[in-house]
Amino acid sequence: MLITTWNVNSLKARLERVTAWVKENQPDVLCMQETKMKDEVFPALTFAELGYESAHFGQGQWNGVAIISKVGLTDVVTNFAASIEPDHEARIISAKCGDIRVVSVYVPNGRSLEDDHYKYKLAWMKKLRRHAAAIADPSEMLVIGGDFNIAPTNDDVWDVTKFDGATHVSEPERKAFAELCEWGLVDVFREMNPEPKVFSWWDYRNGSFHKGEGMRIDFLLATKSTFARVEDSKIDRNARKGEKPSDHAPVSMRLSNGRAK
DNA sequence: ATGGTGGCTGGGCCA
Repeated sequence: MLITTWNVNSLKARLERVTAWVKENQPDVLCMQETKMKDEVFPALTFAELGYESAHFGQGQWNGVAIISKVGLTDVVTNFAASIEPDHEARIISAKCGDIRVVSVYVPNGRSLEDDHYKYKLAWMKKLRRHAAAIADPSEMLVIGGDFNIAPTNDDVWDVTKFDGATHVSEPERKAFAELCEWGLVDVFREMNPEPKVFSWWDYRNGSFHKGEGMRIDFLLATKSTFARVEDSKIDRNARKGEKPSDHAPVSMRLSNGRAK
């Protein structure tokens, strides 16, 4: 079973690249972020023709998250769980795909340490932990895939000195990320791949991709019972090459077939 | 170079 998360940076602009990648890689579940479209124009039929059910939570020109699945898609929750104050933006959607609960998240960017958006980001991370607790127990099968806009360690940034006083690497953000993980989640790619300076995002500007100037800010966070089934985890940097790429690469994990339950 | 690129749009914001 292959599960992937990918910030597509506009599904309208990226539809050809996304469908080509899906055909080639055949993920069982794909979490998408930044679809940047309303629900009415989400290309559910295009994915259905490829064998996928889909669920989308969009708002229009910004944000927007989706899950597509070949292994079933039920129990869809748009926004945070009902017990949590809802977000005013379309940044989180959850569903049950096969025997795994899947969450697709687009964590707020934060903009700058002084910006209200940064406070919003930190509060959002706390709500995400509550959301996880609301929909699953840490002993259950759960994966949160998405663009977290946080680089957990300096190994996840090409040059941390370039980020002095910037978002994505600040201590409060890293603490919020660590606290989410402490609920009972592991950063699957990092657990499987200890080497530093492997990235999932590169700025479009300055030839950053060519120069290897990126960050690892997209994650699949899995509960221990889910991680126990992980065979490998990869970032497909080839998807960042060529015509009209997203600025993010897909992050995947392959699971062994589930135990009888 | 206080810039750059790309996607929303239809001027300027957001990332």
